Amino acid sequence: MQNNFTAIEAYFERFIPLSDEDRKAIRSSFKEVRIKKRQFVVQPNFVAAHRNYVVNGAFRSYVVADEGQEHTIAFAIDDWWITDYNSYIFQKPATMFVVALEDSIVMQVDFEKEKELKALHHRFETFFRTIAERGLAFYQRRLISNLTQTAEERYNEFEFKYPQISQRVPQYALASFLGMTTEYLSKLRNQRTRKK
Amino acid sequence: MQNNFTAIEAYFERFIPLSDEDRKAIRSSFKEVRIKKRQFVVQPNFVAAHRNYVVNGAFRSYVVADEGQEHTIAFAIDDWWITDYNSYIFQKPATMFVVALEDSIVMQVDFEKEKELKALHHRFETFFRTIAERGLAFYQRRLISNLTQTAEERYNEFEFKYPQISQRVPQYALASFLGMTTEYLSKLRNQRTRKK
DNA sequence: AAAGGAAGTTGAACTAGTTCAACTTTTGTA
DNA sequence: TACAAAAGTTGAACTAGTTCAACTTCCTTT
Repeated sequence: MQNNFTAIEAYFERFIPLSDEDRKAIRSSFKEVRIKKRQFVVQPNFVAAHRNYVVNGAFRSYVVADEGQEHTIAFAIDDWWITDYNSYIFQKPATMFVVALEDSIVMQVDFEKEKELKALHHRFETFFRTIAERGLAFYQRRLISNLTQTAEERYNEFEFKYPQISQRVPQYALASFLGMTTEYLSKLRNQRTRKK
Repeated sequence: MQNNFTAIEAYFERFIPLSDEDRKAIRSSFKEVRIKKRQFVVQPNFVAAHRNYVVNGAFRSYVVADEGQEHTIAFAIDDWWITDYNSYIFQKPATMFVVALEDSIVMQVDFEKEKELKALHHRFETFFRTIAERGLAFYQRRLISNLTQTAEERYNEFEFKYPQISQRVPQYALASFLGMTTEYLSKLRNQRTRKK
């Protein structure tokens, strides 16, 4: 309702000013959807239909490797975006699952509506350019920490940077996000609490 | 000269149409620069001044970890872009080196000129949005292969996808791009040639 | 054309992180 | 409120990939 559009409009306003007309365009492009825990918003082999802004709740995206292990690619909690970008941007079948970890409220825009927004006004193009650039920088940093750090360092960094997320997501999801097994993360955690 | 602007204009035209006026804007925003082998275009602690389009030649970007090991983040050969995006986009000090692996010709745009281009015309904003989105999708795929594959699988995939690059870059750079030691890559290579 | 350094190779010893298996705790649902 | 399933823990055996060291080959520079 009103409230949830306020949240996404505030998000847009971090990067671009919004006229009344712009707000109207946003309200007609995005729709509010309630997603139950364990419900999927993206599934492999289907084109990712939406870009999802999480008003509140929590999601994770993951891929399933040949031998069946899950690898978490991203988390998204309040005020973050999530989708399978490779699928959404190119409108090709997804390779990821995106699932709700809690009952959540998201604002969804689909590819066509987004395209219309971008075409409608230079400012909207600027907005999507900005979030894409920030996403790119984010993934580049993430790759660096995967290449340069040990499992323990990655865990410590994550705890330090995202304490809210660390509390809120299941441990198996966090382990696979950090590129280690659940068993190993469990050992790291318990080593550490003992040291204190 | 003429030729090198033709290359970058052709690149723009993959994504947006260009008017004569647009071409003029590109010509006044980008400058052609010759970079000698081993010369740096980005260095840690300095803000990455440019986004570089490689007309011909080869570059790599890398970070140096605490213990001094180098980790290659990206390669760029003919018709690719390279910079430290986190530094360039946010105009913050770089953490990466970007160095020429061969004598190269690049077209450089700086942050302010790029900003003017984006402001000048909706189409330019669309262009930069498009390449940022593609970069994002690219890094997301790269992260997936780092999380899900073994060293050997990453090597095989790289050889298959980028045979030109594999031939052209030194082995220590490739090894660190793929997240393994030079020694291990050497062993993988020689195991394989023996099998044939 | 020679020399010195950088890049690549090989093998042996090692280790960070995995796998497997058995167990305990927590969570969801009837 | 109870019980089955999912999540997390712990230890022991293992392995993919690293480290170290000694050697060879290939480039640069003079």
